[in-house]
Amino acid sequence: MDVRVYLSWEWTGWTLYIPPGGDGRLRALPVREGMVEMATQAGAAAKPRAPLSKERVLSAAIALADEGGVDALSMRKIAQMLGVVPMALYKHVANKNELLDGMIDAVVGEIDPPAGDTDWKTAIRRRVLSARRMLLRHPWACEVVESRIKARAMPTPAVMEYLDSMIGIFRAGGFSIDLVHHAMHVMGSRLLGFSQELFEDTSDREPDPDAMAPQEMAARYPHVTELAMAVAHSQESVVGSGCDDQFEFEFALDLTLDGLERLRGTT
Amino acid sequence: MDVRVYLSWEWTGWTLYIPPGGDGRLRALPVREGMVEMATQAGAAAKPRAPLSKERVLSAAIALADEGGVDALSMRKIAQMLGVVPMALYKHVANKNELLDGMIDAVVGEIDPPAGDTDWKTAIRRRVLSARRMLLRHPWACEVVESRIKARAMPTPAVMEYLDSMIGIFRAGGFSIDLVHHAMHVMGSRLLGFSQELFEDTSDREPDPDAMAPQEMAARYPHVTELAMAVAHSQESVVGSGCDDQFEFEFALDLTLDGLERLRGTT
DNA sequence: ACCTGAACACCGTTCAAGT
DNA sequence: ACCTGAACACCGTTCAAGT
Repeated sequence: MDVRVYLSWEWTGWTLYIPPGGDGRLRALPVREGMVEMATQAGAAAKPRAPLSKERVLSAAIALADEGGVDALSMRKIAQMLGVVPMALYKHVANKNELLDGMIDAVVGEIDPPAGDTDWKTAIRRRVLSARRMLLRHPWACEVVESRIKARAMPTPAVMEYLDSMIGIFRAGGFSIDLVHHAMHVMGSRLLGFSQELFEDTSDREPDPDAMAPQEMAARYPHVTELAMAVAHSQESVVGSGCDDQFEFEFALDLTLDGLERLRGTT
Repeated sequence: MDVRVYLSWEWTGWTLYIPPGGDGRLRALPVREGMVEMATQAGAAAKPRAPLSKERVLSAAIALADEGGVDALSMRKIAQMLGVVPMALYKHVANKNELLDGMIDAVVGEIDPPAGDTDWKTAIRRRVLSARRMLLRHPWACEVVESRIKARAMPTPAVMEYLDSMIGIFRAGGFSIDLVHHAMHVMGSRLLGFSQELFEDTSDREPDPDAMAPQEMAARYPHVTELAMAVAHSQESVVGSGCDDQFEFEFALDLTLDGLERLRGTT
């Protein structure tokens, strides 16, 4: 059998053909939706695939990163998740960096819009805490944003919009343009809810077989040990152990905002 | 020629042999220093190779990262730099993570020791500014430390020592253990000189062909534009453009230290 | 006992060929 | 015009074989 039927997509939206060395079945290639196999015998149903789009690619990527972190994210795995060949993704994102930028844009877009009817301090505080809630949903976002900044990439539109409205809140609150500039530097990535820890909580981890013995720990790092014991003790009444990240974040945020308020008064 | 001479390393420190299909030259394998080729004819000098060590591996890795960033760092490139096969590195570091930890340890060790004869605020301030100078020499250190924290790795000994002495300075300055705990969270990775920017200076970059037109920029992001113009203007008298990173870092550091000092007074 | 080449299981991306 | 398989140039690491 050597029949081939080509119909131009411009007229029909489909290309129909019978592959040369195949099983002789008629296949149809819709213009926008990838290949669909159609049975030539009557009654056999077509099994169409959801069309790929930038949104589908991004949400698959975000789901993958939410689950396994940014290390588990690869073009090949995203493609596999979508039941598609890796190269198909490159129709919708130019490369992996553009994919990362798209992911950042999507999650920064989840941050609540600014509340219009409060003072600057409350407005900033609420917004930053909303950003932090977003970041807890998407723990990978922190390092992705940082890596993109380090690569000296232009901030994505959603980040630009976020920063613009934050600057606007400071300005409306009576901050001089110079002080707003300093304020943005002081708040830094905390604006996006980053908590910038130097320690991670280790209490929920498997006991490390070659970890240091407690008495050696106390001898080498007496002040760290004192602090760790105090934190552990103060948390004994509360459920779990380790310190309250949310409290520490708000403590640092408020210390910063209070400092800025004081500066505004004297400038 | 089918002569092979094997001498046990336990007695001589060397293994001598003539490879079967080779040029017939006698070779010597020293126990600790890798293979050295020795000429059999008199007068020809041996050409020994500097023995590999953890220090040599680490300094090659640091040099590579200083030059091309952490993305340019790979086990294979380090090996190439040292004139060695990649697998030879695994004698001195168990894997890449241990290599990264070793690199962190080495550069954190470059931070000046604490000054003993000043008040807590000056001592912390000097030390943090020394950490920042280290970080400017090794810009990759920031992201490597962060990635290791995110991987929930135990801080390396040099980092532990650094944190311990910082806590000690606060304690000696009259801070309660609880307030020290909060202070460490407030200062976060700024303790290591991280500046935590959300913007990178873009003034020295090639003009992006598909960048936004200035008027569109001003329309979409009015507050960002106002701030950018103000910064550019205030810097016109000074050499170069963009803002003074060092000033902004110290501004944020001092605002934080002042806030902590005030809290110490009332707690 | 030490060292190392080849191999394995990945990765992002290019490119020519298929339809 | 769209899609895709094979290939390229990497990567960290395992492992059996060489000496």
